[in-house]
Order: sequence, then C-alpha cells, then structure tokens
Amino acid sequence: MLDRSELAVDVLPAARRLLGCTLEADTDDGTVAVRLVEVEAYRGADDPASHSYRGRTPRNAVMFGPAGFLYVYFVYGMHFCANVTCLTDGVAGAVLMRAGELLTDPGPARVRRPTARRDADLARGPARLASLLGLTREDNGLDLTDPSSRVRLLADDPVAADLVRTGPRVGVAAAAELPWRYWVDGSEAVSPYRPGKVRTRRGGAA
DNA sequence: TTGTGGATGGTCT
DNA sequence: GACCATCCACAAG
Repeated sequence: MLDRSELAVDVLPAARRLLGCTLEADTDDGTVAVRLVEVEAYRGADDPASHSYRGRTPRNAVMFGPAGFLYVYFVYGMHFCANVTCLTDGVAGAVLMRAGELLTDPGPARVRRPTARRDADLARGPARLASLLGLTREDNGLDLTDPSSRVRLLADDPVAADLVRTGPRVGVAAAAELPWRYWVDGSEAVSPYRPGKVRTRRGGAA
C-alpha cells in the first residue's frame, strides 16, 4: 500500500509520486488494476481551476480532509472523475487521475468498456479510467491506503525522472498556464492534448 | 486519419 | 440558469 504520509504533502510532489503507482479496484467483473501514467494537480485557495477554490461545499468536502482518500465527482451530466486527496486535514488539495495502463487480464476490463478499440484506450482519459474501475459517487471518501477498501493505491517504484513530462492541464480554462499536469513519456494511454475550452454554447444567437 | 459538435444533469451563483 | 477537470459518433479528406 502507498503510505498516507507520502501524500500528505503539497499537490505537485504528490502528483509526481502517484505516477507509476497502481490503482486497484474490486469490481463485479473481477479485480481490475491500472498503472497511473497521467495525473493533474489541483489545490484549493490559490488555484481558480480547483473545485475547492471557492471554499468548502458538500460536494468537495473530501478534498478538505486528510490525504489518501478518494474524491469522486460527476461531470458533464454523464461522467465520473476520480481524485486522490493530498495535503493535510483542513487544507484542500487533490490529484486527478487522468489515465492508466491496464495491468490485469484484459477480459474483465473489456467487459466493462466494450467500446475500447485498443487496450491502451481502456483507461485513457479520466472518465474512462473511473468507468473501468467502476468508480462512482458511492466510492467518494474511500480510504485508498486501507487494504480492506474496495479501491486501493499500491506503491510501486517511482517513474524515472527522465521519463516524467509536465505541461498545462487539459480542458481547464482557469490558470491554464500552470504546468500542473504530469505524464509518463511514451505511454500510449496518455490522453491526447486538447486546448482548454473553446466555449460554444448552444443556441448562441449573436 | 483527423476534426467537429451533441449529449446530459449536478452544482453553485 | 450558466457552467462544467468529458466522451463518442459521425462526417470529411
């Protein structure tokens, strides 16, 4: 298991530490595990892109708790995204898990995500990753450092420094200049770059 | 192969 | 009532 103390630090070192770690979940189709290859850091108070920027609400309460817990939220009316909390109790911070490489048998994973064309697509993108592991609102607040949790975070060897890349966060308009996205160079499971938001609202009568 | 736009609902102002 | 830490189908080249 990953030790909670390794995450009770600022969001950038925590994000860096999570690269290469294994996220494992027990699902109805069997155990599914991925190696994290892409993450993004979010920090309350000074980060306009963070859910916690405007203070504590019922939705983001987990972000204000201790490190090493799962923060799941619902987005775009149909997707879930999963974060790992970091920093200390009372200070909001989290790392969004954006992509992973499948470590377990593709069989159960394919049952969960039948539309994936390649194995590398199974957990490419935050909503796909959450879907693959069956993460929903029900799992919000789980302790990822508890071996008896349905979802667990295992501490693998850190990724070599020369394989780690950083850049702007994906799909984020606020604070788009911050290079708070970390990924493993060369992984086919890293989600493609999309420029942050070109706002096209429906029915836009000029 | 790449680019574009629609779907869909909780959360907060 | 506007905004979203997105994904997928489909069209065009």
